[in-house]
Amino acid sequence: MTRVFALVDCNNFYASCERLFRPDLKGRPIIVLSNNDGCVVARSAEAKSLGIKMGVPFFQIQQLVREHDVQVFSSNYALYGDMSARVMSLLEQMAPRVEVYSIDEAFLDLSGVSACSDLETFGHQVRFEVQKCTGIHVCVGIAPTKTLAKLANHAAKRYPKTGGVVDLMDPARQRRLLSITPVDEVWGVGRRLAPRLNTAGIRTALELADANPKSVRRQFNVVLERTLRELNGISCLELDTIPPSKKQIVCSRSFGERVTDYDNMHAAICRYVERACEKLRAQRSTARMLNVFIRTNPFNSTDPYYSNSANIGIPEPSADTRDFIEAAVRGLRSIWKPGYRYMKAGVMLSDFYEPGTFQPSLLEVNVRPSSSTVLMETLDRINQSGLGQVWFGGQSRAKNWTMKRQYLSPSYTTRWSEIPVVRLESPLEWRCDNI
DNA sequence: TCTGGGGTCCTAGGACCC
DNA sequence: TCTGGGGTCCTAGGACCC
Repeated sequence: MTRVFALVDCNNFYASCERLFRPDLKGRPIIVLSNNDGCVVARSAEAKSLGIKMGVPFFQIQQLVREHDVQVFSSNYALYGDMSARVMSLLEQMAPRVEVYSIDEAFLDLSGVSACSDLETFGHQVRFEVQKCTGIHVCVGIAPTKTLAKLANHAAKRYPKTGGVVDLMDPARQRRLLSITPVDEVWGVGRRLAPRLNTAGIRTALELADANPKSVRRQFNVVLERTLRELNGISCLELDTIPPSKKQIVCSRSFGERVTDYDNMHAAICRYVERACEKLRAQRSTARMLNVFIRTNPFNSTDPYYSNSANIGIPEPSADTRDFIEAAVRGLRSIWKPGYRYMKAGVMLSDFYEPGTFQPSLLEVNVRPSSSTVLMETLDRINQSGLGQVWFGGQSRAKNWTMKRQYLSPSYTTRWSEIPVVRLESPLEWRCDNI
């Protein structure tokens, strides 16, 4: 049976989410910044055409922003996450199998679905439905492999006359598109591989597709060999409909202001441990290893650089925040050096076990009281209820380490107090305002 | 002055085992 | 003087993705 994959990708997702509730920003350039308002992570079409590049530090484009009255937003993940869930649930209604690949894109498996026999029409239906129900514009790429579906989606975005849908099931059409696609635009070819491929005389996606798979594996790696086969229409990457549980969980942040005293660092680390343990419990895992790291600014050549990390084992797999706070503090004390201006810190949990699968040694007594599970469940329930927050003492030692989010928009869809209000000014005229 | 956060997969090499 | 062959597990580092 021929495989059919569709890649549905939201256009300028974060910028579009911000504009959804601000119709007054229609046609104006919008950018969204990373945590701490550090880099540009999303741009509206208008901002792209001003030449604002993805990932550029915000401070480097201040003048451009002023000159063109670019609208700036801090990342509002509550908003983007909620809009994403709405888009994904629509896709799940339209296709039998869906892999949510990232916050703004999903692969659909359309193999053998008769309602999808006219694939291009189906693509347009998806676009129409998502736009009607959420206001978000998507593009659809359809092909016999995921890698080709990615390329089809790029083409749908790049060439307006496609109407936002490209059906790349036809091999001749595949080769035409591959021949005009630089190899570095292929999914799986990053900034390290691209120059090496160019040196080897492979400049276009078609040249990669036509290369010898064996020698590509020998000269590069097995991952690139798979990419090559995918470009030839041989599906090597399956659809993952159930997100696999994480094998490690990281929580780390850069600080809004440099951290120089121990109490602030201690508070930040405790907060990160709490977040990481919440994620751990959400996927019903337990962990046995914690890594804590601290680092100064590597870009700054005048301040002395220091970076260190510590691994601390937990005797028995646990999901109890208290165990990890204790371990993290022990680790932090062992690597903390006063006199530095710290920029970033974080914790990582690893070595996961499903509850009940860990084999303790013969002489070890199970010391974990069942009250631990109950306590953690209660904690999570309170914190998710929206009625208030409970946290551990460690993070209230100091408060001077939070993120910078100067341009944050309201949580329009997830907070009652920030819900947008529509005011009718006259029967035929309406305006959408935030409070 | 100001440069994000969170993941995955693969490979090579060392330690160790019989 | 002469010093094998085959395996596993772990870690660090490199590559990629959004």
